Amino acid sequence: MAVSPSSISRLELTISMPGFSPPPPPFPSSGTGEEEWITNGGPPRKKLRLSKEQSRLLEESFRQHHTLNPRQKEALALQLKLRPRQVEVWFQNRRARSKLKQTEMECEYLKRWFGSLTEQNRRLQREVEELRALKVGPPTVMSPHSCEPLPASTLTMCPSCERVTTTGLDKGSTKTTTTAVATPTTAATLSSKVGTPALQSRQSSAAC
DNA sequence: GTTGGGGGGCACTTTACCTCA
DNA sequence: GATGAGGTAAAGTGCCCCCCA
Repeated sequence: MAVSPSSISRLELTISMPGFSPPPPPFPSSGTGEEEWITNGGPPRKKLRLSKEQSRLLEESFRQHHTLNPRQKEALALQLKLRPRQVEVWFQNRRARSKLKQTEMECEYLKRWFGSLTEQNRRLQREVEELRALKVGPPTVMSPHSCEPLPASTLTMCPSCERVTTTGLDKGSTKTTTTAVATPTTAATLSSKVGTPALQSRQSSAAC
C-alpha cells in the first residue's frame, strides 16, 4: 500500500466542523495552522486529517516502537497537539496496515511458489509418463555406489520433507538422495524477513 | 487459588472524504 | 460541472487477554 501523491495531498487539508466546537478536551490547532477546526455553515464534518508534519512524526515514532506506553502516548500527543486517543488510534491503524502489507507479501510469495510447484509437478508427470512408456519390467533405481539396480524395497520417502531415502546400503548406512522437490529458496528469504510461522516450519522440515 | 475490574491490543466495521472515470 | 464507484484513513465497537487488588 504505497502512499500515492494524491493521498499525501489529502494530509494537507484542513479540518472543518461547522457548528461544532472541538471535542473535549479542547482540540488545539497545530503549530502549522493546518489542523484548524473551522466552521463554514455547511453540514457537520468531524473527520480529522493529519498534517504532513504530524504524519511524519507519527511515522518516525512508529519506526522506533510499534506500541506506546501511556507516558509515550501522552508525550507524543502533546508534541503533535492531538488527543492521546487520536495517537492511540493512529498506532492501532498503522499496525493494522503493516500487518496487511505483510500478509499481501506472503500471499504474493505463496502464489509464486504454487506456480513453480505446479510447473514442477507437470514436469514430473511427464517424466513418469515417459518412464512408463519405456517400461519393460519392474521399476529399478540404480545404486550410486555400484551402478547396480537397487531393489525397490530399499526405497522410502520421508513423509515430511518428501526426500527419497535409500536404506540398507553399505552395511546399514542411510544415504539420502534429494529428489527434484522444489527448494523454497525464496521462502527462506521471505520468512527470515517476515517471520512467518508456517514458512519457518516448512524450513525446519526441510532440514529433515 | 479465585474473582472482578481496568487497561490495552486486535479484528471488524462505520464514516467521512478524496480521486477518478 | 455533477455524479457515482472505489479507495483510504480516522474513529467506533466488541471481544479477548493480562495484570492486579
